[in-house]
Amino acid sequence: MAMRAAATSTAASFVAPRGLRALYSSLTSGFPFNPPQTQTEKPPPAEPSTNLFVSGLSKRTTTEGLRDAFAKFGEVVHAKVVTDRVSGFSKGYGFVRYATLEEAAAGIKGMDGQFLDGWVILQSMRDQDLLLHL
DNA sequence: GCTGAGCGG
Repeated sequence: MAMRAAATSTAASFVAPRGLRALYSSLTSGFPFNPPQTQTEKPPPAEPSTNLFVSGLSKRTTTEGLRDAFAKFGEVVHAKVVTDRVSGFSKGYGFVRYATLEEAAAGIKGMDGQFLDGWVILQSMRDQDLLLHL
């Protein structure tokens, strides 16, 4: 009879029916549609980056040309004209990464709207908003 | 490698 006693004691734990559990949680947390997102702190929704998206490039502009043009405003850590992997031709945009945010901001201010290989190059609004006011 | 908005590796 010791075995019977053990069996009954382990089976003693009981779970409430799903319907009751759902009702309980809706009573304790307000409603099934949990609204309470009490997050009053949201200072950096999008973090500024030293990496700039550069569009409007001439399809003849190369990674070197891009780096040269942007190097006047700071230390260019990484520059790349995006090319199609199969054809190898420029897609007309690229990326420039500076060492610091200050240089990145200077790079935007210095290069936005400037000509490079006959094309007016433009920075993304995202990057400008994030960098030009810091 | 023309094309002309877009966010690669």
